[in-house]
Amino acid sequence: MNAVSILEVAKKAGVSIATASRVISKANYPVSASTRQKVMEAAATLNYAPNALARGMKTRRSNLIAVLVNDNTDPYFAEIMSGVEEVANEQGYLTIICNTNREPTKELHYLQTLRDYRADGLIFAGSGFGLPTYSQRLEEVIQVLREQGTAVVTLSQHSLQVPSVQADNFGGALQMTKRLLELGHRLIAFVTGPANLAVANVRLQGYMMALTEAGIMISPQLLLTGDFTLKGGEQAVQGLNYLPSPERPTAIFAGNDETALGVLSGLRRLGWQVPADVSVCGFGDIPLAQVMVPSLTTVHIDLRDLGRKGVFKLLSQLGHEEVANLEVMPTTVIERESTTTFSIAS
Amino acid sequence: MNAVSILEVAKKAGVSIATASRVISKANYPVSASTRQKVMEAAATLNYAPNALARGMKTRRSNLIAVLVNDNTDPYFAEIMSGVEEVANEQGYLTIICNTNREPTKELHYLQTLRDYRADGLIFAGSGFGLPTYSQRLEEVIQVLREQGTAVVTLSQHSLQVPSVQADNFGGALQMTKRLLELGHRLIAFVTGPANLAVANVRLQGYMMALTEAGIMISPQLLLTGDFTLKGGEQAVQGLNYLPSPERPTAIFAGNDETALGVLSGLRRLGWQVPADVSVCGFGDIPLAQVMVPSLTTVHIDLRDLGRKGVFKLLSQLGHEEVANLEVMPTTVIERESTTTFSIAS
DNA sequence: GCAGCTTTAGACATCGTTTTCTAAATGTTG
DNA sequence: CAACATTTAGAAAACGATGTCTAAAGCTGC
Repeated sequence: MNAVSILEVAKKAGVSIATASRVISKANYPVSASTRQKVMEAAATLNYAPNALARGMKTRRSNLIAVLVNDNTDPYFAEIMSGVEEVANEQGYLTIICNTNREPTKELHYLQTLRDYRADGLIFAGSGFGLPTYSQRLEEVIQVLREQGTAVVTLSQHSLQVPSVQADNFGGALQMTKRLLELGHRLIAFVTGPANLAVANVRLQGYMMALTEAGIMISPQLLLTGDFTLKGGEQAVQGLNYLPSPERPTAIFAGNDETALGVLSGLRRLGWQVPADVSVCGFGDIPLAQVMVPSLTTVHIDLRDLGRKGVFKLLSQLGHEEVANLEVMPTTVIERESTTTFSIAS
Repeated sequence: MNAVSILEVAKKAGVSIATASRVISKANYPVSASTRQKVMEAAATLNYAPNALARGMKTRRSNLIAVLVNDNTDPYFAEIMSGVEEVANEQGYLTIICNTNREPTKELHYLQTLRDYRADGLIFAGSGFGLPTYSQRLEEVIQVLREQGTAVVTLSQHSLQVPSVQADNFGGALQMTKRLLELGHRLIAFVTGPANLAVANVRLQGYMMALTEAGIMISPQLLLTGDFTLKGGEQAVQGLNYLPSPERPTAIFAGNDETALGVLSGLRRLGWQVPADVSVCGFGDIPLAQVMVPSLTTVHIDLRDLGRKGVFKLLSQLGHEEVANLEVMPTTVIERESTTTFSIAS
């Protein structure tokens, strides 16, 4: 039942535990080729597995990193996680998944546990909850963690003052909206996300900026409330039927892809054809976007790469390198079947 | 930079580290109310966080559990993972995610690392790769892990001889096929999964059993090869156009939901109407299934619950309880818009 | 008032590593 | 060949907890 320890390896090899440790841990310390060989063989025949807990205790490095997401089931986060896991694995780290479910208490509890485990790094994939009373508490805990030597990175707009790598949400929304304008659309609706979600608002900002730059008034009745879910998208468009025809949007820009899918399904129930009657686009470019019928025009974010970059930023911090406070990842507009030109004639 | 240890807490409280440990670890050992109070206060003012690595080393329990999946991005696994994370968190465990990407070497490497960390439990969410040379190697490693005290559970058909909780894939496929027969279909195609994937084959068995029970010959040209991906589903149906009309299937049963989505999109490109020209159904009931247009008839598996049950089974093993070798979770046919009756008249 | 319990606290060994410090063996130089 | 570097190996002290074993009090009861 009990695993073999380095002591037994040392005995079998006829050396001290010090030298055994030196060859096992690949320490930068000279060991003659012959003794090294003996230790390796002993370890192999005993099927030795070094105790990572003991090692971590001594080296003050757990080689554990955690990724905090709202919900690992959300393709957005799933994609990021897979990038995180990929490079964590390459670099010899284990990835711990923490679903916060948007519950401050669950998040705080996880942070406490991660502190107990002396996690080397934390990645906040989702944005904060925005509750001021809570975010102060969060701020404190993070402060303590960082003093303890834990590296922290956010992958989205966040109240935390820590290094961050973020997709260019503003720029993406700006570009997409400009493109819709180019296509001739003037009545462009936007489906928002949860009011307290920073990303959602930044995208909204980009949309509004494009309109103002083009000298177009932002019509409140074209600001549809969504919540970044499928259901939310479906419901958001239900009201459009009640608008008099000339006021109806000719394009709908959904704050994220899930919402866009909901919008598509909602419109179909309304009997509106996409893109014939109305163009639809999203934000995120989840894998499904390109296989939908019609396939979805959207803003592409390389989420896996975002996850990867996040881990690299963590590792840089752990290596005591100087690290840029904010790194922006470009986003690109991908045009598919769900959008088309609009001209008054049509 | 260095975290405070229990020694400093003990000093501050004016007690020995033994008593400090006893109140911190909530050990079952009498400590007077007044000293307990002193220790709690000292811990609070010092903002003490017990070192889980040190604790784990002593107690021989890491409170880490790992879930091994092919790809956390796959909604099937994502759902299971979320169930795992949920109860792991409730029960005071941290969840480590391991994407194997169907690479034996990556899986083996993870198992080695998990052994190093003295993980308390492992959950195999996906099925094995079926390579005999590899599965023997796997068998050995698992054997060692279990002897070491690590609990192991599989959530699918697997070559490993360990406790398992599984969805009733056979029964689900059987029921679904029977239902299609009830609806009047006689030419029912089945889109397979990867040949070496056990679940895929079990579902195929269920389909074939239903047909043989009904006295219907299984036509090889209605066995379409897929690979459990969207693209695979799209491609699988391309050949159907070349079949003479009377031999064309009136229903297509896809081995999983992703494939079904691919099938839907493939059929649309072919110009076939669903369900008017052909009924389509899947297996799994991923969240998307009900918002598709048409919404997808499928076999529902409560994957989150599968994950939850998996963890409970792990914990039972860790508590040295007797554990059933195989626990089967029922599946249910959910009828939505993508299937309808068929009669020769139509 | 004393033998014998029960309750509570402390000293110390221990878990399995890494790492510093010391020392032996070997190699180099004049 | 003496004197001194350079390699290589070992002894022992951490790291931060838990848990056993021992002992000091505080209570019984006779």
